[in-house]
Amino acid sequence: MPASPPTASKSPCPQPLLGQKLLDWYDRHHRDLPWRTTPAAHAKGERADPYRVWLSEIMLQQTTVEAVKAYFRKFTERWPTITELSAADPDDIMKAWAGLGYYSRARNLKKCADLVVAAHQGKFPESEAALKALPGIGDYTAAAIASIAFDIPAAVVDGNVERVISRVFTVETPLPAAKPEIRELVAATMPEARAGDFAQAMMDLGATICTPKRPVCLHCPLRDDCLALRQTDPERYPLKAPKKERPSRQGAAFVAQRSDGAVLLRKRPSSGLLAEMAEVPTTAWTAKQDGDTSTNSAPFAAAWRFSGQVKHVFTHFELRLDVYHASVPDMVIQNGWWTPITEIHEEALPTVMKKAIEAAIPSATKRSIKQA
DNA sequence: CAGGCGTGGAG
DNA sequence: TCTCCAAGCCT
Repeated sequence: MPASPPTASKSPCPQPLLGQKLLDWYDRHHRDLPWRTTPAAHAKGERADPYRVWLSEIMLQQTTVEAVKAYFRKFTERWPTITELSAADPDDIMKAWAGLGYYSRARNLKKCADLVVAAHQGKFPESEAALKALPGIGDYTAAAIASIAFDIPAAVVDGNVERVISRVFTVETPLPAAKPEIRELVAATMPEARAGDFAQAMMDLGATICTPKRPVCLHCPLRDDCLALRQTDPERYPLKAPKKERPSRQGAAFVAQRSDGAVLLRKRPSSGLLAEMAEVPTTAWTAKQDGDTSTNSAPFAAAWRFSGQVKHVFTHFELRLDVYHASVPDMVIQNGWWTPITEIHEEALPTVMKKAIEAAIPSATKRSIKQA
């Protein structure tokens, strides 16, 4: 009699059994999230609203579930359908997105909504390829919408899936080079039915059990199949290419305040960092270049007084801003506008700018103080 | 295809 | 304080 099946060899043909185990786990342990419909509802033939799936997936790109929840509620209450979103003022969309980061997502959101309304009669196209052709929708998001909204079998690969798969199959190739290999393994693991539930099950498993640090392998539905666990060190996976160090930049920000308290703002250029967002005047710092930290580059001469220093970390560099404040007379400003201090929180201000204003005018950006 | 592109929370 | 990172996309 031949010996039992080969042990820890890396199977070139993963068992679809894994997929079923994962679905069984998902039926009992899925997270309830505002943009989701339940497995039970799917079993009755109900699907999630593609608009809500799309909106949530865009917001969730490189962003935590907790951070997204409030924004998702705000957007769906204000713009319940893609038609209404398409009809919105782009500046209102930027204001509503302010604080969530990666602002090209918000600009593409509007472009995508316009395209779906104009070219697709307000309905999202029901294929991966057609979805991927839309602005802001890449490999991951196209597969996610296709599977979750339309139940199309698509290999959904995000950071969670990369982690789960690389552990279960001990993928030794470092990311991002391992992506194609991981995609193949996902495709081979996918069950034939319940594409959307499977995708969300993989992501839930990665988010709650197969976490980056201290995974809870004892509760994992795949613990008997996981090669990394068998090797005793799941945290070793996924292997990643070494990261580069983050450079440091500096500049100055100028908070000008009129006698009635209004603050001078202007709009950033339409491309590059924080494109089309609002800002207080600053020196010309960029991701690659420092700006002046003195008052030499102030927007106009005034009694600028140093308010303090603000530190902010972007993905690819960190910024230290010297913040100056001045009380100034009424004046007309080109390329800018005055915003009452009580309405400052409604502007499309990125977090770094809120920090700068806060340094110059304590409590200015705190919504709760405004009626005082 | 490597680099540009935000933010806030966890450890 | 510092490091890592969370459901990536675009050029």
